[in-house]
Amino acid sequence: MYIWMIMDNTALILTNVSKLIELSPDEEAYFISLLQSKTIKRKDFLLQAGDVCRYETFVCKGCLRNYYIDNEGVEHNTVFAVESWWTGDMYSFITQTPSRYFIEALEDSEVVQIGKSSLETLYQNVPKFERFFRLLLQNAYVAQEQRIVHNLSSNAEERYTAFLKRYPQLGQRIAQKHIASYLGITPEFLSMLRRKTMAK
Amino acid sequence: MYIWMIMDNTALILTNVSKLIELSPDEEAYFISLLQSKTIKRKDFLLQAGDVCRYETFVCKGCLRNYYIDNEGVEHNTVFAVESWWTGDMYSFITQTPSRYFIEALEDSEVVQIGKSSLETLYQNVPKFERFFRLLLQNAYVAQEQRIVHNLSSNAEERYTAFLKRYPQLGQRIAQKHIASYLGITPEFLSMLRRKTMAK
DNA sequence: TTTATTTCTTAAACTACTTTAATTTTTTTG
DNA sequence: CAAAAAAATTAAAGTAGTTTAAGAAATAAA
Repeated sequence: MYIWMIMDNTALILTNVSKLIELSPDEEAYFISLLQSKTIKRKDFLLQAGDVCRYETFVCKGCLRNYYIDNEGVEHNTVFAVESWWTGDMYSFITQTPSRYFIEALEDSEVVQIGKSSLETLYQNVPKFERFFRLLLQNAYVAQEQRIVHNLSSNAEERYTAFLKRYPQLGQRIAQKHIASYLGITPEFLSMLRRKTMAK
Repeated sequence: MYIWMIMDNTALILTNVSKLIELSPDEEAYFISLLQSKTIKRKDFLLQAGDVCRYETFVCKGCLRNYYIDNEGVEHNTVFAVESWWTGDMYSFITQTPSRYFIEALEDSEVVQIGKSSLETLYQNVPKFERFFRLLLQNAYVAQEQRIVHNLSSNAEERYTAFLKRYPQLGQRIAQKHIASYLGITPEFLSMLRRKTMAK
């Protein structure tokens, strides 16, 4: 049973990687050998502000949120991650400096992780992975850019609709207060928007 | 005279590059040989939506803005670039797909550019430049992340103050309507904020 | 240097969103 | 399964930011 779960998770990450680069069976095996599995219970943290982000993390099962706490002590969700998404604090990971973010499991979750030094080794032995992680960074960059752009030109209702359209899975799965925080509005206002759009 | 201008601009870009990677005189010369100089008059475009971004561009003199036009036909400034800053549409450049952005000179400007294929050649001959451009991407990513985070937790006045603090040069140099667009507010409201903060 | 054009300012009326607070519903825990 | 805790809803009053419109100031063009 335990073995089966591990198999599942590695199959999942290999499928994900193979969307961007092609690997031989040997390379796959080598990559897998560098990964560490981890389970995180709901409300536990994968990362806390002040800690250095030591892993890039692939979510096999569950759901997590990245957030930071502003000067007034208010939490702001920056991004969510569910099955087959990567998470972490890329800047903290790359520079190995303390993060300003928290990553909290919203559900009991299973992840696989690759540490900084394992990744460096991987780059040297299978240079294709340089490309893979550069592509991850590029994709993250473009997603951020689109978010900034969309935030500049849309009101809360449009942003909520776009969120549901882009992440249909998340609408049902994540507490509304977390979605509101991600959208930059209050839960009360989101509730009102929902009632309004339901009526239509 | 012409020669002198070229010398100036290449010295500027080499200083910039050497902040992130160290180059031998030979490597410097080779890098310079791949660059193309260009002058752009005020109100002219370095890039237009629909075009593929064929160059990474380093600004030697002048000032440019990146913007996009939303569905209602409204322009939104996404970023500015002045002396020693890089500009372009990174995603369009990397994927060689059409851009959704315009890059317009706000002043008569001088830039140096490196084309996609020259950059690939450069990567092969001087791999250090892979690192350089990865760092550029990372820095751009982090800047975007901070902007998203800041936008979530600050009102217009705080965003304006932070903008002036972070880019003191730009406050005087760029039309207020462009700063307002970057901040996501109307020029009228920015004008009101300025009067309010001047009074203090 | 004058004219034309663009940008900035001001102010009043308006709208999107927040705040506060009370109530209901859902989820979690013992 | 009951009690406790957390999340969602509703509504009223308040505030941050927009819209519209007109005049003043600055900049560009002739």
